[in-house]
Amino acid sequence: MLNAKTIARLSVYRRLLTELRGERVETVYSHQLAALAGATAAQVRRDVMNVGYQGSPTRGYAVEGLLERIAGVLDAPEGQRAALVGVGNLGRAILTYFAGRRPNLRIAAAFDVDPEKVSRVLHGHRCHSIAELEDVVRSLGIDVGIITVPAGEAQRVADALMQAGVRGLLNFAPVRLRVPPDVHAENVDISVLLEKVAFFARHGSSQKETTRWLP
Amino acid sequence: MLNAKTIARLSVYRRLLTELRGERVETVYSHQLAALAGATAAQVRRDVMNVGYQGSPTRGYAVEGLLERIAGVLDAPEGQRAALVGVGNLGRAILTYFAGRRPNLRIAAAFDVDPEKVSRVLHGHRCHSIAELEDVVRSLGIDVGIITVPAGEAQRVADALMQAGVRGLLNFAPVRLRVPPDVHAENVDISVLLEKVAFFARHGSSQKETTRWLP
DNA sequence: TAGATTGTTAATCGATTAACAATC
DNA sequence: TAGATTGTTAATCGATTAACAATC
Repeated sequence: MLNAKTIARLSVYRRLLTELRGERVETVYSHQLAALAGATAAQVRRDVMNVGYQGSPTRGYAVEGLLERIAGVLDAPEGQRAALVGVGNLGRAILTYFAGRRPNLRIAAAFDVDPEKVSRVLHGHRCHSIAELEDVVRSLGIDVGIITVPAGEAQRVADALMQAGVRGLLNFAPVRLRVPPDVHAENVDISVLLEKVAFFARHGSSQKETTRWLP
Repeated sequence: MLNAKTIARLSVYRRLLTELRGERVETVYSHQLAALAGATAAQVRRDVMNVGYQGSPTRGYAVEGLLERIAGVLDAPEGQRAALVGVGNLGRAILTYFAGRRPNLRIAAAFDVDPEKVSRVLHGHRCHSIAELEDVVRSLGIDVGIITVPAGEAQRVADALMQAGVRGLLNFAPVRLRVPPDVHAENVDISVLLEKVAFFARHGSSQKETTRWLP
């Protein structure tokens, strides 16, 4: 079953397999991939099964074939576009990070309220005014939104994005977004994460927490 | 039991309770806090029980009292210090975000390899050279590290931090850190998160994923 | 008192882990 | 063949959910 954890692992496998391909590695065993991804061999086997790929008991999995199969699951055939709202420090960091990285899923538009930023070109994309959000998002067929605005603006931005047809939100503002059941909201709260790390730094980490890559 | 999920929820409760206190709200019911935090009432009740606080069947929980109790669990009495390594776009964003926010857990030092940045003051803190890392981290008693360096450097930076006594790592580099069992590593992989959101934007999100605030 | 909420236990659910026959 | 790995089912584990007596 392709639940959120499985999808996250597939994304990690893809990056690892791409590296292996770069090193001219042609096949990989479940336990090798598991060690690299911080998963278990059984998880890798089940994940591979879930994407409908098959390995060989003697050779394991073909790197190229598995890569293609994972891409077939993760990627939209016609490509997918994201919008980033809030070109502050974090917004710029994310724009830079994704610049020219994955042609199949790219940040196609950036928005900000600051008149200083609007109409300037940032990391290869013009920064639009929030007022243009619905028009631009609709005309580019964007269905993913990245929210890097202050907490007080996040729900309004989310509403505007959903109004324009966005069905997936990656939210870095420390608020709980209210979204309808057909919209996926992924919340990343950096201060919560830091407090968690600080707590376990003091109290000792369970073996489990330290040996896993994915939550 | 105070596992990672519970700690994350406590951190969210604390922010919400602080807001409520600012609005002069004195008591709160489990279902109210649950709705704000995106948890269930039963989770809130169990979490409160786990931090050793008690409510009243008629008045619910006292905001001030519960806040104090949560702080008693999350905060180190003598305060706690973090180091940030890698003052790129993301590093600067995080420095700005935490500047003067929580005196009990603050970023006390920043490090970078770039001679341009070293010795300059960034967001109130001098940026040190990586060469000084062990000395500075030890002398300031830092036990939390935030890693915002490129993937290729992350393990080396993690090793240096652990060597200097750090026991908790918040890692934004897309690599799996190898850490001993007594070190807590929390990994945030922004491209994995974006691919996850993009996938569910196309395939429809399960009710579960959309109604929960914490993973 | 009546009624909603708390504290806490039992039932459910889902994911992880273990196990093993089938396979190359 | 011998042996390690795959595909897949059963057992385990842990967390969430449901339930309800105790409480104010």
